[in-house]
Amino acid sequence: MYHPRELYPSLGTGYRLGPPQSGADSSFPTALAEGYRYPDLDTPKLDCYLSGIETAPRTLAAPAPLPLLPPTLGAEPALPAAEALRSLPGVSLSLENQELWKEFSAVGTEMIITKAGRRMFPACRVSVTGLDPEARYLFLLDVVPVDGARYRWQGRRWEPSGKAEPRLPDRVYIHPDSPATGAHWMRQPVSFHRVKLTNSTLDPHGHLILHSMHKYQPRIHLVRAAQLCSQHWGGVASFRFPETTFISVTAYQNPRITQLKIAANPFAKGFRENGRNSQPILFVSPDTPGGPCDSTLGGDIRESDAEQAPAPREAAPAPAPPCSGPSAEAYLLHPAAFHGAPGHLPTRNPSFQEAPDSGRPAPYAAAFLELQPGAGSSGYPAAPPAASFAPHFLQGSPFPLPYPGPGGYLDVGSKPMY
DNA sequence: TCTGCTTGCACTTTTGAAATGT
DNA sequence: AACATTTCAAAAGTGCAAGCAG
Repeated sequence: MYHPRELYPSLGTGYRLGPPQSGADSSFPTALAEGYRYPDLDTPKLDCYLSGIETAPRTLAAPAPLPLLPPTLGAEPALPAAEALRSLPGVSLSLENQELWKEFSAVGTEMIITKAGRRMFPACRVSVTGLDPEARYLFLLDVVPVDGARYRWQGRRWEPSGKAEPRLPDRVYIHPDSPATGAHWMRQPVSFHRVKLTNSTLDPHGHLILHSMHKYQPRIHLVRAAQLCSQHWGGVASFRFPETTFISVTAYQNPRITQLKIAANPFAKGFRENGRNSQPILFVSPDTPGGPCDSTLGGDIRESDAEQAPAPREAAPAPAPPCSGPSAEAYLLHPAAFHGAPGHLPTRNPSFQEAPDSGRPAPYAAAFLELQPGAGSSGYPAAPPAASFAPHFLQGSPFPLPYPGPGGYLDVGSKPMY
Protein backbone atom coordinates (compact mmCIF):
# COMPACT_ATOMS: atom_id res chain seq x y z
CA MET A 1 0.00 0.00 0.00
CA TYR A 2 1.15 3.44 -0.62
CA HIS A 3 1.08 6.48 1.52
CA PRO A 4 1.35 10.11 0.60
CA ARG A 5 4.33 10.23 2.86
CA GLU A 6 6.18 8.18 0.30
CA LEU A 7 5.57 10.89 -2.20
CA TYR A 8 6.26 13.80 0.04
CA PRO A 9 8.54 12.62 2.80
CA SER A 10 9.30 16.14 3.75
CA LEU A 11 5.77 16.57 4.94
CA GLY A 12 6.06 14.13 7.74
CA THR A 13 3.74 11.40 8.66
CA GLY A 14 0.29 12.61 8.03
CA TYR A 15 -1.95 15.15 6.48
CA ARG A 16 -4.35 16.86 8.69
CA LEU A 17 -7.82 16.94 7.33
CA GLY A 18 -9.82 17.99 10.30
CA PRO A 19 -9.88 20.99 12.50
CA PRO A 20 -6.90 21.98 14.55
CA GLN A 21 -6.33 20.12 17.72
CA SER A 22 -8.17 21.19 20.73
CA GLY A 23 -6.78 24.44 21.86
CA ALA A 24 -5.35 25.33 18.52
CA ASP A 25 -8.58 26.90 17.40
CA SER A 26 -9.98 28.77 20.29
CA SER A 27 -12.71 30.22 18.15
CA PHE A 28 -14.46 26.93 17.84
CA PRO A 29 -17.22 26.52 20.38
CA THR A 30 -16.47 23.59 22.57
CA ALA A 31 -20.08 23.21 23.46
CA LEU A 32 -20.91 22.39 19.90
CA ALA A 33 -18.06 20.03 19.72
CA GLU A 34 -19.62 18.05 22.48
CA GLY A 35 -23.10 18.25 21.20
CA TYR A 36 -23.19 16.87 17.75
CA ARG A 37 -23.37 13.32 16.70
CA TYR A 38 -25.24 11.39 14.09
CA PRO A 39 -27.91 9.49 15.90
CA ASP A 40 -27.75 6.34 13.85
CA LEU A 41 -24.20 6.31 12.71
CA ASP A 42 -21.53 8.02 14.62
CA THR A 43 -19.23 9.41 12.02
CA PRO A 44 -16.77 11.49 13.91
CA LYS A 45 -13.93 11.41 11.45
CA LEU A 46 -15.98 12.14 8.41
CA ASP A 47 -18.61 14.33 9.89
CA CYS A 48 -16.98 17.32 8.38
CA TYR A 49 -17.98 16.35 4.92
CA LEU A 50 -20.71 13.84 5.43
CA SER A 51 -22.64 16.64 6.95
CA GLY A 52 -22.81 18.65 3.82
CA ILE A 53 -24.46 16.02 1.76
CA GLU A 54 -27.36 14.89 3.74
CA THR A 55 -30.32 14.14 1.63
CA ALA A 56 -32.70 16.14 3.69
CA PRO A 57 -32.30 19.25 5.72
CA ARG A 58 -32.11 18.67 9.40
CA THR A 59 -31.89 20.79 12.41
CA LEU A 60 -28.53 20.72 14.04
CA ALA A 61 -29.01 23.02 16.89
CA ALA A 62 -26.55 21.08 18.96
CA PRO A 63 -28.90 19.81 21.62
CA ALA A 64 -27.69 18.09 24.70
CA PRO A 65 -24.77 15.79 24.06
CA LEU A 66 -25.74 12.35 23.01
CA PRO A 67 -24.51 9.79 25.46
CA LEU A 68 -21.79 7.42 24.56
CA LEU A 69 -22.84 3.93 23.87
CA PRO A 70 -22.82 1.96 27.07
CA PRO A 71 -20.12 -0.64 27.36
CA THR A 72 -21.40 -4.05 26.48
CA LEU A 73 -20.73 -6.72 28.98
CA GLY A 74 -20.15 -10.31 28.22
CA ALA A 75 -21.99 -11.72 25.29
CA GLU A 76 -22.91 -9.29 22.59
CA PRO A 77 -26.55 -8.55 22.11
CA ALA A 78 -28.34 -9.64 19.00
CA LEU A 79 -26.73 -7.97 16.07
CA PRO A 80 -28.91 -5.59 14.19
CA ALA A 81 -28.62 -5.20 10.49
CA ALA A 82 -25.85 -3.11 9.09
CA GLU A 83 -26.45 0.51 9.72
CA ALA A 84 -25.94 3.03 7.03
CA LEU A 85 -25.91 6.71 6.44
CA ARG A 86 -26.65 7.43 2.85
CA SER A 87 -26.74 10.21 0.41
CA LEU A 88 -26.27 7.83 -2.47
CA PRO A 89 -29.76 6.53 -3.14
CA GLY A 90 -30.06 2.85 -3.85
CA VAL A 91 -26.52 1.98 -2.84
CA SER A 92 -26.25 -0.98 -0.55
CA LEU A 93 -23.37 -2.84 0.98
CA SER A 94 -23.25 -6.37 2.25
CA LEU A 95 -20.58 -7.99 4.35
CA GLU A 96 -19.26 -10.88 2.30
CA ASN A 97 -17.61 -12.77 5.13
CA GLN A 98 -20.37 -12.09 7.57
CA GLU A 99 -20.51 -15.64 8.86
CA LEU A 100 -16.85 -15.56 9.79
CA TRP A 101 -17.25 -12.23 11.50
CA LYS A 102 -20.17 -13.61 13.44
CA GLU A 103 -18.08 -16.55 14.55
CA PHE A 104 -15.57 -14.17 16.02
CA SER A 105 -18.15 -11.75 17.31
CA ALA A 106 -19.89 -14.51 19.21
CA VAL A 107 -16.68 -15.08 21.13
CA GLY A 108 -15.60 -11.47 21.31
CA THR A 109 -13.39 -10.39 18.47
CA GLU A 110 -9.90 -9.28 19.33
CA MET A 111 -7.47 -7.63 16.94
CA ILE A 112 -3.76 -7.59 17.56
CA ILE A 113 -2.13 -4.20 17.24
CA THR A 114 1.63 -3.86 17.07
CA LYS A 115 4.12 -1.10 16.71
CA ALA A 116 4.87 -2.14 13.14
CA GLY A 117 1.22 -2.59 12.26
CA ARG A 118 -0.87 -5.73 12.10
CA ARG A 119 -3.48 -6.68 9.58
CA MET A 120 -7.04 -7.24 10.60
CA PHE A 121 -8.35 -10.76 10.56
CA PRO A 122 -11.03 -11.25 9.56
CA ALA A 123 -10.76 -8.46 7.08
CA CYS A 124 -13.67 -6.35 5.98
CA ARG A 125 -14.88 -7.70 2.67
CA VAL A 126 -17.98 -6.24 1.16
CA SER A 127 -20.11 -6.39 -1.94
CA VAL A 128 -21.72 -3.26 -3.23
CA THR A 129 -24.75 -2.77 -5.42
CA GLY A 130 -26.68 0.15 -6.72
CA LEU A 131 -23.79 2.19 -8.00
CA ASP A 132 -23.84 4.09 -11.23
CA PRO A 133 -21.63 1.90 -13.42
CA GLU A 134 -20.19 4.90 -15.17
CA ALA A 135 -19.51 7.09 -12.16
CA ARG A 136 -16.37 6.94 -10.11
CA TYR A 137 -16.25 6.21 -6.44
CA LEU A 138 -13.80 6.03 -3.59
CA PHE A 139 -13.93 3.30 -0.98
CA LEU A 140 -12.72 4.32 2.46
CA LEU A 141 -12.39 2.52 5.74
CA ASP A 142 -11.85 3.91 9.17
CA VAL A 143 -12.14 2.61 12.70
CA VAL A 144 -13.88 4.49 15.45
CA PRO A 145 -14.27 3.89 19.17
CA VAL A 146 -17.50 2.23 20.13
CA ASP A 147 -17.69 3.76 23.56
CA GLY A 148 -15.74 5.69 26.11
CA ALA A 149 -14.45 2.76 28.10
CA ARG A 150 -11.23 0.89 28.46
CA TYR A 151 -11.61 -2.86 28.75
CA ARG A 152 -9.95 -5.62 30.68
CA TRP A 153 -10.09 -9.36 30.18
CA GLN A 154 -11.37 -10.87 33.38
CA GLY A 155 -10.57 -14.46 32.62
CA ARG A 156 -13.91 -15.27 31.07
CA ARG A 157 -15.11 -12.08 29.48
CA TRP A 158 -14.29 -8.47 28.72
CA GLU A 159 -15.35 -5.89 31.22
CA PRO A 160 -14.98 -2.12 31.30
CA SER A 161 -12.13 -1.10 33.53
CA GLY A 162 -12.11 2.64 33.37
CA LYS A 163 -12.27 5.58 31.09
CA ALA A 164 -10.96 5.38 27.58
CA GLU A 165 -7.65 6.91 26.66
CA PRO A 166 -7.71 10.24 24.83
CA ARG A 167 -8.62 10.02 21.21
CA LEU A 168 -5.72 9.39 18.84
CA PRO A 169 -5.23 10.98 15.44
CA ASP A 170 -7.86 9.60 13.16
CA ARG A 171 -6.79 8.03 9.95
CA VAL A 172 -8.77 6.79 7.01
CA TYR A 173 -7.66 4.00 4.74
CA ILE A 174 -8.44 4.52 1.08
CA HIS A 175 -8.93 1.37 -0.90
CA PRO A 176 -6.08 1.11 -3.37
CA ASP A 177 -8.43 0.85 -6.32
CA SER A 178 -9.91 4.22 -5.59
CA PRO A 179 -11.16 5.93 -7.52
CA ALA A 180 -12.80 3.38 -9.78
CA THR A 181 -16.06 3.10 -11.64
CA GLY A 182 -19.20 1.75 -10.10
CA ALA A 183 -19.04 -1.14 -12.52
CA HIS A 184 -15.62 -1.98 -11.22
CA TRP A 185 -16.64 -1.95 -7.59
CA MET A 186 -19.73 -4.03 -8.27
CA ARG A 187 -17.91 -6.61 -10.34
CA GLN A 188 -16.49 -8.44 -7.36
CA PRO A 189 -16.22 -8.13 -3.61
CA VAL A 190 -14.08 -5.34 -2.26
CA SER A 191 -11.58 -6.29 0.40
CA PHE A 192 -9.79 -4.18 2.96
CA HIS A 193 -7.46 -6.93 4.09
CA ARG A 194 -4.40 -4.75 3.69
CA VAL A 195 -5.49 -2.38 6.39
CA LYS A 196 -3.06 -2.41 9.29
CA LEU A 197 -3.63 -1.46 12.88
CA THR A 198 -0.97 -0.04 15.13
CA ASN A 199 -0.64 1.19 18.67
CA SER A 200 2.20 3.51 17.78
CA THR A 201 1.00 7.05 18.11
CA LEU A 202 3.99 8.16 16.08
CA ASP A 203 3.40 5.61 13.38
CA PRO A 204 5.08 6.79 10.20
CA HIS A 205 3.44 4.29 7.88
CA GLY A 206 -0.08 5.61 7.85
CA HIS A 207 -1.58 2.66 9.66
CA LEU A 208 -4.74 3.14 11.64
CA ILE A 209 -3.77 4.07 15.18
CA LEU A 210 -5.70 2.49 18.03
CA HIS A 211 -5.43 2.21 21.76
CA SER A 212 -4.97 -1.21 23.19
CA MET A 213 -7.79 -2.68 25.24
CA HIS A 214 -10.41 -0.46 23.64
CA LYS A 215 -13.46 -1.42 21.65
CA TYR A 216 -13.62 -0.28 18.06
CA GLN A 217 -15.93 -0.43 15.08
CA PRO A 218 -14.78 -0.39 11.45
CA ARG A 219 -16.78 1.73 9.07
CA ILE A 220 -16.82 1.73 5.31
CA HIS A 221 -17.50 4.86 3.32
CA LEU A 222 -18.34 5.07 -0.33
CA VAL A 223 -17.72 8.47 -1.82
CA ARG A 224 -18.82 9.42 -5.27
CA ALA A 225 -16.16 11.42 -7.04
CA ALA A 226 -17.97 13.08 -9.85
CA GLN A 227 -15.26 12.91 -12.41
CA LEU A 228 -11.59 13.42 -12.75
CA CYS A 229 -10.71 16.89 -11.62
CA SER A 230 -14.27 17.46 -10.61
CA GLN A 231 -15.00 20.26 -8.25
CA HIS A 232 -17.28 18.24 -6.05
CA TRP A 233 -17.81 14.99 -4.37
CA GLY A 234 -21.16 13.63 -5.33
CA GLY A 235 -22.30 12.05 -2.13
CA VAL A 236 -21.39 9.57 0.50
CA ALA A 237 -22.81 6.34 1.78
CA SER A 238 -21.40 5.10 5.05
CA PHE A 239 -21.87 1.65 6.45
CA ARG A 240 -20.97 -0.21 9.56
CA PHE A 241 -21.61 -3.80 10.45
CA PRO A 242 -22.17 -4.48 14.12
CA GLU A 243 -20.56 -7.89 13.94
CA THR A 244 -17.23 -6.29 13.02
CA THR A 245 -16.81 -4.65 16.40
CA PHE A 246 -13.58 -5.72 18.07
CA ILE A 247 -11.32 -5.04 21.00
CA SER A 248 -7.75 -4.07 20.20
CA VAL A 249 -5.07 -5.97 22.10
CA THR A 250 -1.33 -6.42 22.00
CA ALA A 251 -1.68 -10.08 22.89
CA TYR A 252 -4.73 -12.26 22.65
CA GLN A 253 -6.59 -12.52 25.90
CA ASN A 254 -9.34 -14.97 25.06
CA PRO A 255 -7.93 -18.38 24.11
CA ARG A 256 -11.03 -19.08 22.05
CA ILE A 257 -10.16 -16.16 19.83
CA THR A 258 -6.67 -17.54 19.44
CA GLN A 259 -8.13 -20.82 18.30
CA LEU A 260 -10.41 -19.14 15.83
CA LYS A 261 -7.57 -17.13 14.38
CA ILE A 262 -5.32 -20.14 14.04
CA ALA A 263 -8.07 -22.15 12.46
CA ALA A 264 -9.16 -19.48 10.03
CA ASN A 265 -6.04 -17.53 9.14
CA PRO A 266 -3.78 -19.28 6.65
CA PHE A 267 -0.75 -17.41 7.93
CA ALA A 268 -1.26 -19.12 11.25
CA LYS A 269 -1.35 -22.54 9.69
CA GLY A 270 1.90 -23.38 11.37
CA PHE A 271 0.14 -23.42 14.69
CA ARG A 272 -2.56 -25.86 13.71
CA GLU A 273 -1.17 -29.34 13.66
CA ASN A 274 2.43 -29.43 14.74
CA GLY A 275 1.88 -29.59 18.44
CA ARG A 276 2.49 -25.97 19.12
CA ASN A 277 -1.21 -25.71 19.38
CA SER A 278 -2.80 -28.91 20.49
CA GLN A 279 -6.41 -27.84 20.57
CA PRO A 280 -8.69 -29.03 17.80
CA ILE A 281 -9.34 -26.92 14.77
CA LEU A 282 -12.74 -25.39 15.02
CA PHE A 283 -13.17 -24.71 11.36
CA VAL A 284 -11.33 -23.60 8.32
CA SER A 285 -12.62 -20.39 6.97
CA PRO A 286 -12.89 -19.37 3.37
CA ASP A 287 -11.85 -15.92 4.40
CA THR A 288 -8.28 -16.29 3.33
CA PRO A 289 -6.26 -13.31 2.27
CA GLY A 290 -5.87 -14.76 -1.16
CA GLY A 291 -9.55 -15.20 -1.79
CA PRO A 292 -11.80 -13.17 -4.01
CA CYS A 293 -11.82 -10.48 -1.40
CA ASP A 294 -8.60 -9.01 -2.61
CA SER A 295 -8.37 -5.78 -4.37
CA THR A 296 -10.06 -5.67 -7.66
CA LEU A 297 -7.26 -3.93 -9.43
CA GLY A 298 -3.60 -3.87 -10.15
CA GLY A 299 -0.98 -4.98 -7.72
CA ASP A 300 -3.50 -5.64 -5.06
CA ILE A 301 -4.90 -8.61 -6.90
CA ARG A 302 -3.31 -11.95 -6.64
CA GLU A 303 -3.10 -14.78 -9.06
CA SER A 304 -5.69 -16.80 -7.29
CA ASP A 305 -8.04 -13.89 -7.46
CA ALA A 306 -7.50 -13.41 -11.11
CA GLU A 307 -8.60 -16.94 -11.64
CA GLN A 308 -11.72 -16.56 -9.63
CA ALA A 309 -12.75 -13.10 -10.55
CA PRO A 310 -10.66 -11.54 -13.24
CA ALA A 311 -10.72 -7.81 -13.43
CA PRO A 312 -10.83 -6.77 -17.04
CA ARG A 313 -8.50 -4.02 -17.96
CA GLU A 314 -11.28 -1.86 -19.23
CA ALA A 315 -12.50 -1.61 -15.70
CA ALA A 316 -9.34 0.07 -14.61
CA PRO A 317 -9.56 3.77 -14.12
CA ALA A 318 -7.91 5.87 -16.73
CA PRO A 319 -4.69 7.57 -15.79
CA ALA A 320 -5.42 10.68 -13.90
CA PRO A 321 -4.63 13.84 -15.75
CA PRO A 322 -3.15 16.69 -13.82
CA CYS A 323 -5.66 18.22 -11.52
CA SER A 324 -5.61 21.75 -10.39
CA GLY A 325 -8.81 22.40 -8.57
CA PRO A 326 -9.98 20.92 -5.31
CA SER A 327 -11.52 17.55 -5.83
CA ALA A 328 -11.57 14.08 -4.45
CA GLU A 329 -9.32 12.98 -7.24
CA ALA A 330 -7.01 15.84 -6.63
CA TYR A 331 -6.85 14.92 -3.02
CA LEU A 332 -5.62 11.47 -3.83
CA LEU A 333 -3.09 12.84 -6.23
CA HIS A 334 -1.89 15.61 -4.05
CA PRO A 335 -3.18 15.25 -0.54
CA ALA A 336 -0.74 17.58 1.01
CA ALA A 337 -2.03 20.45 -1.00
CA PHE A 338 -5.26 20.29 0.93
CA HIS A 339 -3.68 20.34 4.30
CA GLY A 340 -1.53 23.32 4.46
CA ALA A 341 1.45 21.68 2.86
CA PRO A 342 3.53 23.62 0.41
CA GLY A 343 1.58 24.18 -2.73
CA HIS A 344 4.53 23.83 -5.01
CA LEU A 345 4.97 20.17 -4.32
CA PRO A 346 5.10 17.96 -7.35
CA THR A 347 1.88 16.28 -8.25
CA ARG A 348 3.63 13.08 -8.98
CA ASN A 349 6.86 11.41 -8.14
CA PRO A 350 8.45 10.50 -11.47
CA SER A 351 10.34 7.65 -9.88
CA PHE A 352 7.13 5.70 -9.57
CA GLN A 353 6.09 3.62 -12.48
CA GLU A 354 2.68 3.01 -13.83
CA ALA A 355 0.83 0.22 -12.16
CA PRO A 356 1.05 -2.49 -14.77
CA ASP A 357 -2.49 -3.74 -14.45
CA SER A 358 -4.42 -0.66 -13.72
CA GLY A 359 -2.79 1.74 -16.07
CA ARG A 360 -2.76 4.41 -13.43
CA PRO A 361 0.00 5.76 -11.31
CA ALA A 362 0.87 3.28 -8.65
CA PRO A 363 1.83 5.73 -5.92
CA TYR A 364 -1.68 6.98 -5.77
CA ALA A 365 -3.24 3.59 -5.54
CA ALA A 366 -3.72 3.98 -1.86
CA ALA A 367 -3.35 6.68 0.65
CA PHE A 368 -4.34 7.56 4.13
CA LEU A 369 -6.10 10.58 5.32
CA GLU A 370 -5.19 11.60 8.76
CA LEU A 371 -7.77 13.56 10.62
CA GLN A 372 -7.49 15.17 13.95
CA PRO A 373 -9.92 14.53 16.70
CA GLY A 374 -12.09 17.41 17.47
CA ALA A 375 -12.14 19.60 20.42
CA GLY A 376 -13.67 18.37 23.58
CA SER A 377 -12.91 15.58 25.92
CA SER A 378 -15.45 13.14 24.64
CA GLY A 379 -13.20 11.93 21.92
CA TYR A 380 -15.73 12.84 19.31
CA PRO A 381 -14.92 15.37 16.70
CA ALA A 382 -15.45 19.00 16.86
CA ALA A 383 -19.02 19.41 15.82
CA PRO A 384 -19.91 21.79 13.09
CA PRO A 385 -21.72 24.96 13.88
CA ALA A 386 -25.31 24.50 12.94
CA ALA A 387 -25.20 27.17 10.31
CA SER A 388 -22.67 25.21 8.35
CA PHE A 389 -25.20 22.55 7.68
CA ALA A 390 -27.79 24.79 6.29
CA PRO A 391 -26.54 25.10 2.73
CA HIS A 392 -27.10 21.82 1.06
CA PHE A 393 -25.04 22.81 -1.89
CA LEU A 394 -21.74 24.34 -1.16
CA GLN A 395 -19.74 25.18 -4.15
CA GLY A 396 -16.18 26.22 -4.13
CA SER A 397 -15.97 26.45 -0.39
CA PRO A 398 -13.07 25.08 1.52
CA PHE A 399 -13.24 21.43 2.33
CA PRO A 400 -14.02 21.46 5.98
CA LEU A 401 -17.43 22.89 5.70
CA PRO A 402 -17.79 23.21 9.41
CA TYR A 403 -14.21 24.30 9.88
CA PRO A 404 -13.39 27.28 7.77
CA GLY A 405 -9.90 28.50 8.15
CA PRO A 406 -6.60 26.69 8.23
CA GLY A 407 -6.71 23.04 7.44
CA GLY A 408 -8.17 21.23 4.50
CA TYR A 409 -9.48 22.89 1.41
CA LEU A 410 -11.34 20.18 -0.33
CA ASP A 411 -14.81 20.97 -1.56
CA VAL A 412 -17.07 18.14 -0.66
CA GLY A 413 -20.32 19.86 -1.29
CA SER A 414 -23.14 17.81 -2.64
CA LYS A 415 -24.16 19.83 -5.61
CA PRO A 416 -25.34 17.26 -8.08
CA MET A 417 -23.08 16.92 -11.02
CA TYR A 418 -25.01 14.21 -12.71
C1' DT B 1 3.35 -8.48 42.23
C1' DC B 2 0.57 -7.67 38.41
C1' DT B 3 -0.64 -6.20 33.96
C1' DG B 4 0.37 -4.91 29.52
C1' DC B 5 3.90 -4.30 25.88
C1' DT B 6 8.00 -5.52 23.09
C1' DT B 7 10.91 -8.57 20.81
C1' DG B 8 12.72 -12.70 18.76
C1' DC B 9 11.51 -17.16 17.16
C1' DA B 10 9.72 -20.82 14.07
C1' DC B 11 6.59 -21.57 10.74
C1' DT B 12 3.65 -20.55 6.64
C1' DT B 13 1.98 -17.93 2.67
C1' DT B 14 2.71 -14.51 -0.70
C1' DT B 15 5.26 -12.19 -4.11
C1' DG B 16 8.14 -11.23 -7.87
C1' DA B 17 12.30 -12.00 -10.36
C1' DA B 18 14.90 -15.39 -12.82
C1' DA B 19 15.07 -19.53 -15.35
C1' DT B 20 13.07 -22.52 -18.55
C1' DG B 21 9.98 -24.03 -22.15
C1' DT B 22 7.06 -23.26 -26.31
C1' DA C 1 12.49 -12.77 -30.36
C1' DA C 2 8.33 -12.91 -27.83
C1' DC C 3 5.38 -14.89 -24.74
C1' DA C 4 3.92 -18.28 -21.23
C1' DT C 5 4.97 -21.25 -17.50
C1' DT C 6 7.68 -22.92 -13.69
C1' DT C 7 10.95 -22.47 -9.97
C1' DC C 8 12.81 -20.46 -6.05
C1' DA C 9 14.40 -17.14 -2.73
C1' DA C 10 13.07 -13.11 -0.21
C1' DA C 11 9.54 -10.69 2.05
C1' DA C 12 5.68 -10.59 4.79
C1' DG C 13 2.23 -12.40 8.01
C1' DT C 14 1.11 -15.57 11.91
C1' DG C 15 0.88 -16.83 17.21
C1' DC C 16 3.95 -18.11 21.03
C1' DA C 17 6.88 -17.27 24.80
C1' DA C 18 10.27 -14.89 27.38
C1' DG C 19 11.63 -10.73 29.14
C1' DC C 20 10.91 -5.86 30.16
C1' DA C 21 8.59 -1.71 32.02
C1' DG C 22 5.39 0.95 34.63
